[in-house]
Amino acid sequence: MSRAETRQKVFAAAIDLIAEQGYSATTVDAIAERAGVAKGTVFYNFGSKEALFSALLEHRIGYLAQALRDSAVGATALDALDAVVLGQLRFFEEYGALARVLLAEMWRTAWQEAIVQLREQALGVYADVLRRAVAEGQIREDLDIDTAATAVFGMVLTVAIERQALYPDRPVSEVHATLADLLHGRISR
Amino acid sequence: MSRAETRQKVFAAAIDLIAEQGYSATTVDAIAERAGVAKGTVFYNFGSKEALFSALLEHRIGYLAQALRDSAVGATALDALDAVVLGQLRFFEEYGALARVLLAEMWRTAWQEAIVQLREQALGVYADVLRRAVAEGQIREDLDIDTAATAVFGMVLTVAIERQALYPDRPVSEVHATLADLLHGRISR
DNA sequence: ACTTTTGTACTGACTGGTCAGTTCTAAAGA
DNA sequence: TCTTTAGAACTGACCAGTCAGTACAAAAGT
Repeated sequence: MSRAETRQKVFAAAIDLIAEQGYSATTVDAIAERAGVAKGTVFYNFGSKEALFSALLEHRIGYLAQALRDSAVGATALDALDAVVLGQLRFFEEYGALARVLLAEMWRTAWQEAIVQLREQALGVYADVLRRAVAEGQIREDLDIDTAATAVFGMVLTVAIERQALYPDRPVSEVHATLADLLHGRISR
Repeated sequence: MSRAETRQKVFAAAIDLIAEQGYSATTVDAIAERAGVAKGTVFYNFGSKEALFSALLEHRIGYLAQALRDSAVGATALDALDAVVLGQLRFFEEYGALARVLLAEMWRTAWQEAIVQLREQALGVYADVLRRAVAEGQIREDLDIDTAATAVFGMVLTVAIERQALYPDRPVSEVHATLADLLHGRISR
Protein backbone atom coordinates (compact mmCIF):
# COMPACT_ATOMS: atom_id res chain seq x y z
CA MET A 1 0.00 0.00 0.00
CA SER A 2 1.36 3.40 -0.92
CA ARG A 3 1.87 6.12 1.57
CA ALA A 4 -0.71 8.31 -0.17
CA GLU A 5 -3.38 5.62 0.13
CA THR A 6 -2.66 5.20 3.83
CA ARG A 7 -2.93 8.92 4.39
CA GLN A 8 -6.28 9.02 2.61
CA LYS A 9 -7.65 6.18 4.72
CA VAL A 10 -6.54 7.93 7.89
CA PHE A 11 -8.07 11.21 6.70
CA ALA A 12 -11.40 9.53 6.01
CA ALA A 13 -11.47 7.85 9.41
CA ALA A 14 -10.41 11.00 11.24
CA ILE A 15 -12.93 13.37 9.68
CA ASP A 16 -15.84 11.04 10.47
CA LEU A 17 -14.83 10.52 14.08
CA ILE A 18 -14.00 14.18 14.70
CA ALA A 19 -17.32 15.25 13.20
CA GLU A 20 -19.12 12.93 15.61
CA GLN A 21 -17.13 13.56 18.76
CA GLY A 22 -15.02 16.65 18.30
CA TYR A 23 -11.26 16.92 18.04
CA SER A 24 -10.08 16.30 21.58
CA ALA A 25 -12.63 13.59 22.32
CA THR A 26 -11.35 11.62 19.33
CA THR A 27 -8.42 9.34 20.15
CA VAL A 28 -5.67 8.40 17.78
CA ASP A 29 -6.37 4.78 18.71
CA ALA A 30 -9.92 5.13 17.42
CA ILE A 31 -8.76 6.80 14.20
CA ALA A 32 -6.21 4.06 13.57
CA GLU A 33 -8.73 1.32 14.26
CA ARG A 34 -11.36 2.79 11.93
CA ALA A 35 -8.72 3.30 9.24
CA GLY A 36 -7.60 -0.32 9.57
CA VAL A 37 -4.07 0.73 10.40
CA ALA A 38 -1.78 0.48 13.41
CA LYS A 39 -1.55 3.42 15.74
CA GLY A 40 2.16 3.76 15.01
CA THR A 41 1.35 4.22 11.34
CA VAL A 42 -0.61 7.35 12.09
CA PHE A 43 2.35 8.85 13.92
CA TYR A 44 4.75 7.61 11.26
CA ASN A 45 2.73 9.43 8.63
CA PHE A 46 1.78 12.61 10.43
CA GLY A 47 4.03 13.00 13.44
CA SER A 48 1.31 14.06 15.87
CA LYS A 49 -2.44 14.17 16.30
CA GLU A 50 -2.36 17.92 15.80
CA ALA A 51 -0.34 17.70 12.59
CA LEU A 52 -2.74 15.07 11.28
CA PHE A 53 -5.68 17.39 11.86
CA SER A 54 -3.93 20.38 10.32
CA ALA A 55 -3.08 18.41 7.20
CA LEU A 56 -6.63 17.09 7.05
CA LEU A 57 -8.18 20.54 7.33
CA GLU A 58 -5.90 22.03 4.71
CA HIS A 59 -6.54 19.20 2.30
CA ARG A 60 -10.31 19.33 2.63
CA ILE A 61 -10.50 23.13 2.57
CA GLY A 62 -8.55 23.07 -0.68
CA TYR A 63 -11.16 20.70 -2.10
CA LEU A 64 -14.01 22.89 -0.93
CA ALA A 65 -12.47 26.02 -2.42
CA GLN A 66 -11.96 24.23 -5.72
CA ALA A 67 -15.59 23.12 -5.77
CA LEU A 68 -16.78 26.67 -5.08
CA ARG A 69 -14.51 28.14 -7.77
CA ASP A 70 -15.81 25.61 -10.27
CA SER A 71 -19.38 26.58 -9.39
CA ALA A 72 -18.92 30.33 -9.71
CA VAL A 73 -20.25 30.70 -13.23
CA GLY A 74 -23.35 32.47 -14.49
CA ALA A 75 -24.57 35.00 -17.02
CA THR A 76 -24.93 37.62 -14.33
CA ALA A 77 -23.07 37.92 -11.04
CA LEU A 78 -26.25 37.14 -9.13
CA ASP A 79 -26.69 33.96 -11.15
CA ALA A 80 -23.13 33.09 -10.18
CA LEU A 81 -23.94 33.78 -6.53
CA ASP A 82 -26.84 31.33 -6.70
CA ALA A 83 -24.58 28.83 -8.39
CA VAL A 84 -21.95 29.10 -5.65
CA VAL A 85 -24.61 28.57 -2.99
CA LEU A 86 -25.77 25.47 -4.83
CA GLY A 87 -22.17 24.33 -5.22
CA GLN A 88 -21.59 24.69 -1.49
CA LEU A 89 -24.77 22.78 -0.68
CA ARG A 90 -23.77 19.98 -3.06
CA PHE A 91 -20.24 19.82 -1.67
CA PHE A 92 -21.45 19.47 1.89
CA GLU A 93 -24.03 16.91 0.79
CA GLU A 94 -21.07 14.74 -0.17
CA TYR A 95 -18.66 15.83 2.57
CA GLY A 96 -21.11 16.41 5.40
CA ALA A 97 -18.62 15.53 8.10
CA LEU A 98 -16.38 18.40 7.00
CA ALA A 99 -19.26 20.83 7.44
CA ARG A 100 -19.64 19.93 11.10
CA VAL A 101 -15.91 19.98 11.73
CA LEU A 102 -15.59 23.40 10.10
CA LEU A 103 -18.44 24.83 12.11
CA ALA A 104 -17.03 23.46 15.34
CA GLU A 105 -13.36 24.28 14.81
CA MET A 106 -13.50 27.27 12.48
CA TRP A 107 -13.02 29.84 15.22
CA ARG A 108 -10.59 27.90 17.38
CA THR A 109 -7.27 29.76 17.43
CA ALA A 110 -5.39 26.46 17.29
CA TRP A 111 -5.88 26.03 13.54
CA GLN A 112 -5.06 29.53 12.36
CA GLU A 113 -3.37 28.48 9.13
CA ALA A 114 -6.33 26.44 7.99
CA ILE A 115 -8.72 29.21 8.93
CA VAL A 116 -6.75 31.77 6.96
CA GLN A 117 -6.87 29.38 4.02
CA LEU A 118 -10.63 28.98 4.43
CA ARG A 119 -11.17 32.72 4.51
CA GLU A 120 -8.92 33.48 1.58
CA GLN A 121 -9.91 30.61 -0.65
CA ALA A 122 -13.49 29.62 0.12
CA LEU A 123 -14.94 32.90 1.40
CA GLY A 124 -12.88 34.56 -1.29
CA VAL A 125 -15.06 32.97 -3.94
CA TYR A 126 -18.15 34.62 -2.44
CA ALA A 127 -16.32 37.92 -2.11
CA ASP A 128 -15.24 37.74 -5.76
CA VAL A 129 -18.77 37.06 -6.93
CA LEU A 130 -20.11 39.93 -4.85
CA ARG A 131 -17.43 42.27 -6.21
CA ARG A 132 -18.34 41.20 -9.73
CA ALA A 133 -21.96 42.06 -8.91
CA VAL A 134 -20.87 45.52 -7.81
CA ALA A 135 -18.90 45.96 -11.01
CA GLU A 136 -21.96 44.94 -13.03
CA GLY A 137 -24.09 47.39 -11.07
CA GLN A 138 -26.32 44.72 -9.58
CA ILE A 139 -25.35 45.48 -6.00
CA ARG A 140 -25.09 48.67 -3.98
CA GLU A 141 -21.52 49.92 -3.92
CA ASP A 142 -21.39 50.43 -0.17
CA LEU A 143 -22.28 46.87 0.79
CA ASP A 144 -19.72 45.41 3.21
CA ILE A 145 -18.50 42.59 1.02
CA ASP A 146 -16.47 40.65 3.59
CA THR A 147 -19.30 40.56 6.09
CA ALA A 148 -21.80 39.64 3.40
CA ALA A 149 -19.55 36.82 2.16
CA THR A 150 -19.21 35.42 5.66
CA ALA A 151 -22.95 35.76 6.21
CA VAL A 152 -23.84 33.80 3.09
CA PHE A 153 -21.21 31.14 3.76
CA GLY A 154 -22.36 30.69 7.35
CA MET A 155 -25.98 30.59 6.32
CA VAL A 156 -25.38 27.85 3.78
CA LEU A 157 -23.13 25.92 6.17
CA THR A 158 -25.76 25.95 8.92
CA VAL A 159 -28.56 24.93 6.61
CA ALA A 160 -26.47 22.18 5.03
CA ILE A 161 -25.85 20.65 8.45
CA GLU A 162 -29.47 20.98 9.50
CA ARG A 163 -30.58 19.27 6.34
CA GLN A 164 -28.10 16.44 6.85
CA ALA A 165 -29.02 16.01 10.51
CA LEU A 166 -32.78 16.45 10.39
CA TYR A 167 -34.08 16.16 6.82
CA PRO A 168 -31.60 13.97 4.92
CA ASP A 169 -34.22 13.05 2.32
CA ARG A 170 -35.07 16.57 1.30
CA PRO A 171 -33.61 17.39 -2.11
CA VAL A 172 -30.83 19.94 -2.16
CA SER A 173 -32.68 21.86 -4.86
CA GLU A 174 -35.53 22.69 -2.47
CA VAL A 175 -33.17 24.03 0.16
CA HIS A 176 -31.36 25.97 -2.53
CA ALA A 177 -34.60 27.55 -3.69
CA THR A 178 -35.37 28.78 -0.18
CA LEU A 179 -31.92 30.29 0.21
CA ALA A 180 -32.05 31.91 -3.23
CA ASP A 181 -35.39 33.47 -2.27
CA LEU A 182 -33.89 34.84 0.93
CA LEU A 183 -30.86 36.27 -0.86
CA HIS A 184 -32.82 37.89 -3.66
CA GLY A 185 -35.31 39.51 -1.36
CA ARG A 186 -38.05 37.53 -2.98
CA ILE A 187 -39.50 36.91 0.45
CA SER A 188 -41.08 40.33 0.62
CA ARG A 189 -43.38 40.54 -2.33
CA MET B 1 -21.88 32.96 49.40
CA SER B 2 -25.18 31.59 48.19
CA ARG B 3 -25.44 28.49 46.11
CA ALA B 4 -26.87 30.49 43.23
CA GLU B 5 -23.87 32.83 43.22
CA THR B 6 -21.47 29.92 43.19
CA ARG B 7 -23.29 28.35 40.28
CA GLN B 8 -23.13 31.60 38.32
CA LYS B 9 -19.39 31.93 38.91
CA VAL B 10 -18.82 28.37 37.78
CA PHE B 11 -21.03 28.94 34.71
CA ALA B 12 -19.08 32.04 33.75
CA ALA B 13 -15.74 30.28 34.10
CA ALA B 14 -16.90 27.19 32.23
CA ILE B 15 -18.39 28.99 29.24
CA ASP B 16 -15.22 31.02 28.71
CA LEU B 17 -12.91 28.04 28.90
CA ILE B 18 -15.12 25.81 26.77
CA ALA B 19 -15.42 28.52 24.14
CA GLU B 20 -11.64 28.74 23.97
CA GLN B 21 -10.75 25.07 24.10
CA GLY B 22 -13.86 23.01 23.50
CA TYR B 23 -15.75 20.82 25.94
CA SER B 24 -13.50 17.82 26.33
CA ALA B 25 -10.26 19.79 26.34
CA THR B 26 -11.54 21.82 29.29
CA THR B 27 -10.76 20.29 32.68
CA VAL B 28 -12.86 20.64 35.78
CA ASP B 29 -9.71 21.70 37.63
CA ALA B 30 -9.32 24.65 35.26
CA ILE B 31 -12.97 25.63 35.61
CA ALA B 32 -12.75 25.55 39.41
CA GLU B 33 -9.55 27.58 39.40
CA ARG B 34 -10.93 30.26 37.09
CA ALA B 35 -14.13 30.43 39.12
CA GLY B 36 -12.13 30.86 42.31
CA VAL B 37 -13.76 27.82 43.80
CA ALA B 38 -12.59 24.43 45.02
CA LYS B 39 -12.91 21.49 42.71
CA GLY B 40 -15.07 19.68 45.23
CA THR B 41 -17.50 22.59 45.09
CA VAL B 42 -18.10 22.03 41.41
CA PHE B 43 -19.00 18.40 41.97
CA TYR B 44 -21.03 19.26 45.04
CA ASN B 45 -23.10 21.70 42.98
CA PHE B 46 -23.41 19.86 39.68
CA GLY B 47 -22.53 16.23 40.26
CA SER B 48 -20.52 15.79 37.07
CA LYS B 49 -18.81 17.70 34.31
CA GLU B 50 -21.50 16.65 31.87
CA ALA B 51 -24.34 17.76 34.16
CA LEU B 52 -22.59 21.09 34.64
CA PHE B 53 -22.44 21.64 30.90
CA SER B 54 -26.04 20.58 30.36
CA ALA B 55 -27.25 22.98 33.02
CA LEU B 56 -25.07 25.72 31.57
CA LEU B 57 -26.40 25.23 28.04
CA GLU B 58 -30.01 25.17 29.18
CA HIS B 59 -29.59 28.26 31.31
CA ARG B 60 -27.91 30.29 28.60
CA ILE B 61 -30.24 29.14 25.84
CA GLY B 62 -33.15 30.25 27.99
CA TYR B 63 -31.54 33.67 28.27
CA LEU B 64 -30.96 33.86 24.54
CA ALA B 65 -34.54 32.90 23.75
CA GLN B 66 -35.80 35.52 26.19
CA ALA B 67 -33.65 38.18 24.55
CA LEU B 68 -34.94 37.23 21.12
CA ARG B 69 -38.57 37.22 22.27
CA ASP B 70 -38.10 40.65 23.83
CA SER B 71 -36.67 41.94 20.55
CA ALA B 72 -39.42 40.62 18.33
CA VAL B 73 -41.44 43.79 18.10
CA GLY B 74 -42.12 46.05 15.14
CA ALA B 75 -44.90 47.75 13.22
CA THR B 76 -44.61 45.20 10.44
CA ALA B 77 -43.39 41.60 10.61
CA LEU B 78 -40.34 42.51 8.57
CA ASP B 79 -39.49 45.28 11.02
CA ALA B 80 -39.76 42.67 13.74
CA LEU B 81 -37.43 40.36 11.76
CA ASP B 82 -34.83 43.11 11.61
CA ALA B 83 -35.29 43.71 15.30
CA VAL B 84 -34.73 40.05 16.15
CA VAL B 85 -31.54 40.01 14.08
CA LEU B 86 -30.35 43.08 15.96
CA GLY B 87 -31.36 41.47 19.25
CA GLN B 88 -29.36 38.36 18.40
CA LEU B 89 -26.31 40.43 17.43
CA ARG B 90 -26.54 42.40 20.67
CA PHE B 91 -26.97 39.28 22.76
CA PHE B 92 -23.89 37.66 21.30
CA GLU B 93 -21.96 40.89 21.67
CA GLU B 94 -22.44 40.42 25.40
CA TYR B 95 -22.30 36.64 25.52
CA GLY B 96 -19.80 35.98 22.75
CA ALA B 97 -18.46 32.82 24.33
CA LEU B 98 -21.90 31.25 24.11
CA ALA B 99 -21.98 31.89 20.39
CA ARG B 100 -18.85 29.85 19.84
CA VAL B 101 -19.97 27.07 22.13
CA LEU B 102 -23.33 26.86 20.41
CA LEU B 103 -21.74 26.73 16.98
CA ALA B 104 -19.34 24.02 18.08
CA GLU B 105 -21.75 21.85 20.05
CA MET B 106 -25.08 22.61 18.40
CA TRP B 107 -25.08 19.50 16.24
CA ARG B 108 -23.41 17.14 18.68
CA THR B 109 -25.85 14.39 19.62
CA ALA B 110 -24.59 14.49 23.22
CA TRP B 111 -26.64 17.54 24.19
CA GLN B 112 -29.94 16.71 22.57
CA GLU B 113 -32.13 18.28 25.23
CA ALA B 114 -30.42 21.61 24.97
CA ILE B 115 -30.53 21.48 21.20
CA VAL B 116 -34.24 20.77 21.18
CA GLN B 117 -34.67 23.72 23.51
CA LEU B 118 -32.60 25.91 21.18
CA ARG B 119 -34.66 24.92 18.16
CA GLU B 120 -38.00 25.33 19.88
CA GLN B 121 -37.29 28.50 21.79
CA ALA B 122 -34.70 30.51 19.89
CA LEU B 123 -35.32 29.41 16.33
CA GLY B 124 -38.99 29.47 17.21
CA VAL B 125 -38.86 33.24 17.56
CA TYR B 126 -37.63 33.55 13.96
CA ALA B 127 -40.24 31.08 12.78
CA ASP B 128 -42.98 33.03 14.56
CA VAL B 129 -41.90 36.30 13.00
CA LEU B 130 -41.77 34.71 9.56
CA ARG B 131 -45.23 33.22 10.06
CA ARG B 132 -46.51 36.62 11.11
CA ALA B 133 -45.06 38.01 7.91
CA VAL B 134 -46.95 35.40 5.92
CA ALA B 135 -50.14 36.29 7.76
CA GLU B 136 -49.60 39.95 6.96
CA GLY B 137 -48.97 39.08 3.33
CA GLN B 138 -45.40 40.36 3.32
CA ILE B 139 -43.88 36.99 2.49
CA ARG B 140 -44.67 34.32 -0.08
CA GLU B 141 -46.87 31.66 1.39
CA ASP B 142 -44.79 28.76 0.14
CA LEU B 143 -41.52 29.80 1.79
CA ASP B 144 -40.05 26.98 3.89
CA ILE B 145 -40.22 28.69 7.25
CA ASP B 146 -38.11 26.25 9.28
CA THR B 147 -35.25 26.29 6.83
CA ALA B 148 -35.44 30.05 6.50
CA ALA B 149 -35.41 30.46 10.29
CA THR B 150 -32.35 28.25 10.60
CA ALA B 151 -30.67 30.09 7.75
CA VAL B 152 -31.13 33.51 9.34
CA PHE B 153 -30.10 32.28 12.78
CA GLY B 154 -26.96 30.61 11.41
CA MET B 155 -26.10 33.65 9.34
CA VAL B 156 -26.31 35.97 12.31
CA LEU B 157 -24.44 33.54 14.55
CA THR B 158 -21.56 33.23 12.08
CA VAL B 159 -21.31 36.96 11.54
CA ALA B 160 -21.48 37.66 15.27
CA ILE B 161 -18.52 35.39 15.89
CA GLU B 162 -16.53 36.81 12.99
CA ARG B 163 -17.11 40.31 14.27
CA GLN B 164 -16.01 39.33 17.76
CA ALA B 165 -12.93 37.48 16.53
CA LEU B 166 -11.75 39.78 13.76
CA TYR B 167 -13.40 43.19 14.01
CA PRO B 168 -14.28 43.71 17.69
CA ASP B 169 -14.34 47.49 17.28
CA ARG B 170 -16.89 47.58 14.51
CA PRO B 171 -20.27 48.79 15.75
CA VAL B 172 -23.04 46.21 15.81
CA SER B 173 -25.28 48.62 13.94
CA GLU B 174 -23.05 48.47 10.84
CA VAL B 175 -23.12 44.70 10.79
CA HIS B 176 -26.84 44.80 11.31
CA ALA B 177 -27.30 47.13 8.36
CA THR B 178 -25.43 44.74 6.08
CA LEU B 179 -27.53 41.79 7.21
CA ALA B 180 -30.78 43.75 6.86
CA ASP B 181 -29.77 44.67 3.32
CA LEU B 182 -29.11 41.03 2.51
CA LEU B 183 -32.43 39.89 3.97
CA HIS B 184 -34.52 42.54 2.27
CA GLY B 185 -33.00 42.00 -1.12
CA ARG B 186 -31.71 45.51 -1.09
CA ILE B 187 -28.45 44.23 -2.49
CA SER B 188 -29.81 44.07 -6.00
CA ARG B 189 -30.94 47.55 -6.88
C1' DA C 1 23.16 -16.13 -9.42
C1' DC C 2 23.79 -14.94 -4.52
C1' DT C 3 24.22 -12.44 -0.70
C1' DT C 4 24.30 -8.10 1.77
C1' DT C 5 22.90 -3.54 2.45
C1' DT C 6 19.82 0.34 2.46
C1' DG C 7 15.46 2.57 2.70
C1' DT C 8 10.61 2.74 3.39
C1' DA C 9 6.33 1.59 5.47
C1' DC C 10 4.34 -0.30 9.13
C1' DT C 11 3.40 -2.63 13.83
C1' DG C 12 1.80 -2.88 18.68
C1' DA C 13 3.33 -3.23 23.40
C1' DC C 14 4.82 0.05 26.51
C1' DT C 15 5.46 4.56 29.16
C1' DG C 16 4.62 8.75 31.37
C1' DG C 17 1.35 11.77 32.18
C1' DT C 18 -3.45 13.60 32.61
C1' DC C 19 -7.98 13.95 34.31
C1' DA C 20 -12.86 12.89 36.03
C1' DG C 21 -14.52 11.67 39.95
C1' DT C 22 -14.03 10.22 45.15
C1' DT C 23 -13.21 10.77 49.85
C1' DC C 24 -11.87 12.74 53.59
C1' DT C 25 -11.31 16.67 57.35
C1' DA C 26 -12.03 21.16 58.76
C1' DA C 27 -14.26 25.37 58.69
C1' DA C 28 -17.63 28.94 57.68
C1' DG C 29 -22.35 30.59 57.29
C1' DA C 30 -27.35 30.91 58.14
C1' DT D 1 -28.02 22.17 63.60
C1' DC D 2 -27.80 21.77 58.76
C1' DT D 3 -25.90 23.27 54.54
C1' DT D 4 -22.29 24.69 51.82
C1' DT D 5 -17.50 25.37 50.74
C1' DA D 6 -12.37 24.73 51.02
C1' DG D 7 -8.50 21.99 50.19
C1' DA D 8 -5.87 18.15 49.53
C1' DA D 9 -4.75 13.53 48.68
C1' DC D 10 -6.00 9.64 46.04
C1' DT D 11 -7.66 6.21 42.37
C1' DG D 12 -8.17 4.14 38.10
C1' DA D 13 -9.11 4.64 33.48
C1' DC D 14 -7.55 6.57 29.47
C1' DC D 15 -4.48 8.49 25.96
C1' DA D 16 -0.58 10.83 23.11
C1' DG D 17 3.53 9.66 21.80
C1' DT D 18 7.76 6.30 21.67
C1' DC D 19 10.57 2.66 20.24
C1' DA D 20 12.49 -1.70 19.07
C1' DG D 21 11.51 -4.67 15.80
C1' DT D 22 9.11 -6.83 11.34
C1' DA D 23 8.36 -7.06 6.28
C1' DC D 24 9.67 -6.30 1.96
C1' DA D 25 11.57 -4.44 -2.10
C1' DA D 26 15.12 -2.42 -4.71
C1' DA D 27 20.01 -1.51 -5.17
C1' DA D 28 24.81 -2.69 -4.55
C1' DG D 29 28.40 -5.75 -4.03
C1' DT D 30 30.85 -10.26 -5.18
